[in-house]
Amino acid sequence: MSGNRALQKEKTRRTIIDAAFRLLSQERSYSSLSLREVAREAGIAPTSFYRHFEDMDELGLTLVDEGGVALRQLMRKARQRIRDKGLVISTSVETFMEFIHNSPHVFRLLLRERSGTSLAFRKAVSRELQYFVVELADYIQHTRNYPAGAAKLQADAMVILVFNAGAEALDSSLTERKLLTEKAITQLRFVAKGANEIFK
Amino acid sequence: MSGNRALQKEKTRRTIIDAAFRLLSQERSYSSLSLREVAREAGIAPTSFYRHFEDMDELGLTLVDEGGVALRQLMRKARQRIRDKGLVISTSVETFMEFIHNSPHVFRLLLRERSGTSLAFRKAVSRELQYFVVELADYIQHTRNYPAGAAKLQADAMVILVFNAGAEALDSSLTERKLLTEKAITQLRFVAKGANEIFK
DNA sequence: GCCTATTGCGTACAAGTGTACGCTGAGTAT
DNA sequence: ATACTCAGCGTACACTTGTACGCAATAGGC
Repeated sequence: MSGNRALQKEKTRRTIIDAAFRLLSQERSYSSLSLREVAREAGIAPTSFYRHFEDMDELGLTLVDEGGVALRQLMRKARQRIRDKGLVISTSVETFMEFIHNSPHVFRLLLRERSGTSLAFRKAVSRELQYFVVELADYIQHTRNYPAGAAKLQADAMVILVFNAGAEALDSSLTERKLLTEKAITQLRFVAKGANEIFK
Repeated sequence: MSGNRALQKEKTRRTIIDAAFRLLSQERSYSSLSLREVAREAGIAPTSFYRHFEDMDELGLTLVDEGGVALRQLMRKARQRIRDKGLVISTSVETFMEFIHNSPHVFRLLLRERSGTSLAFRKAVSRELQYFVVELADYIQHTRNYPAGAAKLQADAMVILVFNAGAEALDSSLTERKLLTEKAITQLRFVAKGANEIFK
């Protein structure tokens, strides 16, 4: 069969990635994971790990990338919903909150590595966030006719506020999350309105 | 002499705390520090550590507390400056950026532990940030006659934005920091203006 | 059908970890 | 002067860690 070998390899690779994600939680950060621990959880020998990743760092970057993919999918979903029923701000925030609820470990990884010890990780996360900022800035610039700089500033503030609300929502119950969503929406309205006043 | 003994103990305690701060950096987070490492840096035997702290956790919380004290001093300084020359927003942001420049390790500790693995740490940092939010909300509420809720929301957004700008400033040069300061100031103005429009 | 490449395993080792335990010497109270 | 307290040390132990190395089995190319 064509690449039965490669196919099995890919499968094991996934097993490792999934194991790592499974180990991430409120009380376990990526940097606190050991290679042996991941191998154990994945059900392979420690030394087999090296057949798939050079390093724990390489695995980590892969996880961040996967997180990025999930985020971009989210973005697409949000655009879709906005097209369907308008309400840019509240739809965006709600979609984001949904994502955090569904994949808390992915979000937590991004959140932590954004201020982590590895420059490569920080850059990777920052790059993912920039996708949001740029896309949002574009949207603002074209629908509202803003100067590019002001649109970027506004988009940047919005992404930070939403991301932060997400961080708080991680630890909280459903009703608290609802409140945090409202809070973020209002704060984004402040920003939108204020930018509008100043750059009109 | 009265408490020569206790005095020496306090001195060693400080040595440990300082050693821990010294070990924190871009590439070393608190959770990656080992007890033995801190002891080594402090120039004491590993087991002597226990004469002063139960745990690395206990030391960590002490560091966070010290960070909090530094932050509150900063807040006082900012109030002072505002009394002297007005310009609430820009003065606040600039004072904050100064702090980050002068004690990057303190700020980095707070930044990281805010999303860290220990609930106690997260709560400790969050509590420190709340001081800012409450104080700022109070100020807004009384000088602008806002409803309490709106003032809190606004203050919250502002603190997040400034804190975030600080995080970005950690990695960057002096000229970049200047730009980030400008950015944060503009973003705070968005929030202030927007809140004003909406809650007028 | 044979040869080679490659995935996965087990063993092994040096290094680092947290912490229990008992000793010493000096400060302190009596 | 004597007895007590306690900060600091050294030793010791049981673990965990990353990774080097060689072997077994199996897939794929010839």
